[in-house]
Amino acid sequence: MYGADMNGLTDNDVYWWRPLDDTEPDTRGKILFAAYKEIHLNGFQSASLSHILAHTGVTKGALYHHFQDKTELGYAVVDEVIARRIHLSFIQPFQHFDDPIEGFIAFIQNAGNTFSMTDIELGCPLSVLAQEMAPIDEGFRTRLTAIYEQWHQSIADLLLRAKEMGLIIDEADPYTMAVTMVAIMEGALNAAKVSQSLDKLYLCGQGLVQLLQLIRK
Amino acid sequence: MYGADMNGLTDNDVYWWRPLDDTEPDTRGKILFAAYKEIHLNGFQSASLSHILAHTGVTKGALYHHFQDKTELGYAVVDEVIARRIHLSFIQPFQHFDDPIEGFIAFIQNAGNTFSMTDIELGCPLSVLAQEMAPIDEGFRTRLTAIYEQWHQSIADLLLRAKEMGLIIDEADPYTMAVTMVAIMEGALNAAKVSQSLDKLYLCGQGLVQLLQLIRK
DNA sequence: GTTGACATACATACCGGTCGGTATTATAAA
DNA sequence: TTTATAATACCGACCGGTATGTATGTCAAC
Repeated sequence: MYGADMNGLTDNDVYWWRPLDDTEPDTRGKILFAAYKEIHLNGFQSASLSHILAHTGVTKGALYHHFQDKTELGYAVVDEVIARRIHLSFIQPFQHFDDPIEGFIAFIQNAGNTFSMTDIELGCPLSVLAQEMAPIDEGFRTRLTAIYEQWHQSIADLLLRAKEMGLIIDEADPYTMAVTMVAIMEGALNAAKVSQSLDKLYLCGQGLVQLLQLIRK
Repeated sequence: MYGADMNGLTDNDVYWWRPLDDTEPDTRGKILFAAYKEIHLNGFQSASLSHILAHTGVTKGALYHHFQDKTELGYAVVDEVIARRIHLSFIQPFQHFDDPIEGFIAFIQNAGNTFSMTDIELGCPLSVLAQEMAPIDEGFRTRLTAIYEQWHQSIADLLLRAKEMGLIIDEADPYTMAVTMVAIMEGALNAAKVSQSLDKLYLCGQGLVQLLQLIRK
C-alpha cells in the first residue's frame, strides 16, 4: 500500500517534498531516509546510528549537527517520512473516488499488485513503530496517534459520502466501520509479514471487500 | 483477550503448566516469566538480560546454565509462555460454544471487560514479537507463524461448524473470514495500544460483531 | 568423585553522545 | 574590491555505560 512505485514515487524520492538542485548536498535528507530504512528494519531502539552513518557516508558530527539526539531523529522520521508515506498511499487516494464504495473495492483489489516483497517482509512502518514505541515514549505515541486518526477520519469521510449517496445501509456507522477497516488492513499486512507470503494479505483483502459489499444497499 | 484474570489464570501463574511443590526452586521458570515480561515491554532486541536477572534475583550463571543464549531464551518464551497464553485465551474458548455465532459474539462483547490497562498499553505479545522479529530471525518467524496458523484454523473450524449448522450465508468462506477476523482483533489491540484507550477497541468489537451478523442467515 | 545447579568476576564489543577543531559560506564594514 | 567577522556545516577521536557472553570456582546430592 506504500509500495515501491506507488503514486509515481520510489523509495529513493518519496520523502522529498521540496525541490533540490544537484549541487545541494542535503546531508539531512540522506540521514533522514537512511534512518527511516534502519528503523523500519530494526525498530527504533535497535536502530544503530553507526549503521545509518555507515550507509550514508555521513559522519557522526554531521548527524548531531542536524539532529539534537537519536529521539529527535526518530521524531523527524515519523513527521517527515512516515506521515507523508501514509498520506500519499492511504489517505489521498480515498478522496477522489467518484463512487466511494466502487473506488474502495477497486483500491483493495489492486493493492496486492502495488506491494514489493520488501514491503511484505518489513510490514507497515507506522504499525511497527507504534507497537514498539507507543508504550515507552509519549512523543512517538502522540505523533503516531495523530497519523492513525487522520487515516480513520479519511475512511470515515468516504463512508459518510457513500451513506449520503444512499449507497450503504443505515446500520453501518461510518466511523465504526472506518476503524474496523483500518484494523483489517493493518492486520492483513501483519499476517503477510509473519507468514512471509501474500496469501494472507489476499484473504484479508477478500474479507474486506466482502464486508464492503455486505454493507452495500 | 489474554487479560490478567482470564481463564482463572493470573500473570503470575499463567505460564505454569506443570505442578510444582514449594521446595522446588524452579529458577528456569522464574527466568522464563521475567523474560516474557521484559520482552513484552521492550521487545526482544531491547530486552536486557541484566534487567531480567535483577527482577528475578537469579544470577547470570544460572541463566546461561538453563539457556544456551539470549535467542534460545526468546524461543522458549514463545514456545512455553506466549503460545500457551494465546491458546488459553483465543483458541480453547472457541471450541466449546453451543451456538458458534452466538458464542463468538458474546465472547467479543465480553472481551472489553477482560482487559487490564496493562494489556492495552503493551498490546498483544504475539503481535509485538511478530512485528519485530519476523523479518530478522527465522526461528522466531516459524514459531510465531505456527501460532497464528492455529488461531486462524480454530476460528475457521468454528465458522465451518456454523456453516454446517446452516447459521451463516453460503458466500462466507470460513477460512477467509477467519483470517479477516483475526486481523480485526489484532488491529483493534494495536489501535487501542497507540491511542492508549479502549475506545478504538470497542469500535472494532462492534465492527466485528456487525460482520458476524451480516454473514448470518 | 562425578555431575548438576548455580555464583562471581571478567572479556569484549558496541551503544549514544560529547567536544575541540576545521572548511566553507554569508555578511558587511573598510 | 578587499578584508574582517561570524555563522553554518561538518569531522572524527574519545568517553562512560551497557550489552551479551565466558571462564572459573563452589557446593550439595547421589
